[in-house]
Amino acid sequence: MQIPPRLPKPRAHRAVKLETIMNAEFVCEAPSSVTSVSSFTPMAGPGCLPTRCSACSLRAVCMPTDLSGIELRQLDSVVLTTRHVRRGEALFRTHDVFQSLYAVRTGSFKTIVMHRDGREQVTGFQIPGEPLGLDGVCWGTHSCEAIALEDSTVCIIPFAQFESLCRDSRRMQRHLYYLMSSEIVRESSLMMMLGTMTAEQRLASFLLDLAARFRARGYSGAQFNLKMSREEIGCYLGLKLETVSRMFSRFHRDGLVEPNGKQIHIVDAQALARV
Amino acid sequence: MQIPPRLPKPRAHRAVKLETIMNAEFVCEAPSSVTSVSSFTPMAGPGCLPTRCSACSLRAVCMPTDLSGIELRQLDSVVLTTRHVRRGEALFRTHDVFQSLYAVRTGSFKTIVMHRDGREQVTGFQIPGEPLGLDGVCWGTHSCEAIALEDSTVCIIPFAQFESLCRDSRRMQRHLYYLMSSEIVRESSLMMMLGTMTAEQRLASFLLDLAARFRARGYSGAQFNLKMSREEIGCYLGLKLETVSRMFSRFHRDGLVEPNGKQIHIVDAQALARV
DNA sequence: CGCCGACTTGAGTACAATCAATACATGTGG
DNA sequence: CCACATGTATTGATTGTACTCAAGTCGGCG
Repeated sequence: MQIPPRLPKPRAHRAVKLETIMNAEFVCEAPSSVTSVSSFTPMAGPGCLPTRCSACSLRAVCMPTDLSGIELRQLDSVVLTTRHVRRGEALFRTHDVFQSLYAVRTGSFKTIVMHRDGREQVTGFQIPGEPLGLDGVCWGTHSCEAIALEDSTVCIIPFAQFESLCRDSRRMQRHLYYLMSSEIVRESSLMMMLGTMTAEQRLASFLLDLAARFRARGYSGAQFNLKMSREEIGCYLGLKLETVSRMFSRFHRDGLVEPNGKQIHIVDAQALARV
Repeated sequence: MQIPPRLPKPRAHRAVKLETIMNAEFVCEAPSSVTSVSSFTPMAGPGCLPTRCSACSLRAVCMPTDLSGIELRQLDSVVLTTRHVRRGEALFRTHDVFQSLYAVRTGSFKTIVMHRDGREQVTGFQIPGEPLGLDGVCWGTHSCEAIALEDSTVCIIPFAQFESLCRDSRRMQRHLYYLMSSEIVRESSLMMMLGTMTAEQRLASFLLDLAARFRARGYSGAQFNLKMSREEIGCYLGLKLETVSRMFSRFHRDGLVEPNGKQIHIVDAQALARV
């Protein structure tokens, strides 16, 4: 196992972990040998978070691409605010009243469902541009909770207003259908994974899925760092953390992946897909 | 193991298996000791299938309860046709063009997602009043296939027309959101099951879920017959059919359930929930 | 009656879980 | 700056659950 390259410590107002250095806020300072892709900011500079969708570089990821000027202005008038969520804190919890949908702007989240006896299942990891909160529409309260994996920002989309926007705009309407249906399809393929795959196959398809999502955002799918722990990956894949770790070691031994802790380099994606 | 009571054989145009006799089409002929609940018909007599939602006794299950007269008439003008699907046949297949949503009217279905290598995962079983096809909204083609577990009927809800109805009616709109979100929540809890539960717990929660759904339709949740095979249950629960069978035997031995093949009698629901 | 498919049951096996020890990274306080 | 504490990750040894393979039963049907 190689030691990840040491980075110059940026001047910051509080203690900065290596993990934080890897964040996109500092990506311009990072040496070119390390491509940080698991955190993003839609605009160039740190702290610069426009609340207008019309000016957001992530719009193509989370909204329809063919919106008219009118629709964009309407959208701007609905999505007025963002919210910061610190690492480990909840954006919403189970049984919280559902009021808004959210779109991840920077950072990342996990969503978990809890059983009364304490067992928990991670149902997804969300990266920038991905929606959160669609589960709440059903009962008016959330049926899962969303926890930030790192200091993160979300756009708040008040559902009542978004709903009436959708009544005016067929494209927005379609998009909301699309988002919900995508979530249904995503969960189906997860069920397939949990129901039919071996530990090795689960981890492989997890890594390939993440890689594809990063690539879709214009980042390398071959190199990224995970914001979630082995245990969280395990909870997602229906495995124990030791098993996840063993599978990483196996992939390393077989030359498919170079894992340096949370820093992942996919060496042979084809072979990973064949597992 | 008791033998299920023999029923008088109804005159029918083709060979009728015991299973078919248990169907609701003949429920009026069945002795009162057997309550058949896993098949339904919304109206009293066989063959009598009104195409109008306004006259359908299942409306309360699959549509909002507070529709106005106007909305009901609009709904009637959209949901004009039903379709019969024979046991084992597909209502739609993966990659079929998505045109309609469906609501199960009589009989039952399973939905499955297939992996290229042949592995398949059952993602759900649908009984009367339950929707089918919500997965298709996302890509315009279906991402799973729906197979009839017995001779069945569905109401066809052409999506384009339903969509425009939803634009006129806020209640219908909300209901479509509700249906999609419910599916998301349902799948989340399935993921929890697949990810964290033992074989015994999975079968227990499967039986209790079915029971609850039957009860919600006004039927006994304690006694019903399964239309799916042990293998199909296994595909749903992420288990092999032998394991499903063993768990049924264990429940029988422990006095929780009396399984007579496909005929299920839940003896101790509390204990089943504690498993 | 005999065949066939669905189901049950048993014996042996394999994969992932558990238990346990150690290594490593991160953050704290001396 | 280093020693130490804490949480995270890796690795090994052992166990247990569910899978595989196989035999046998049951019920339906030609």
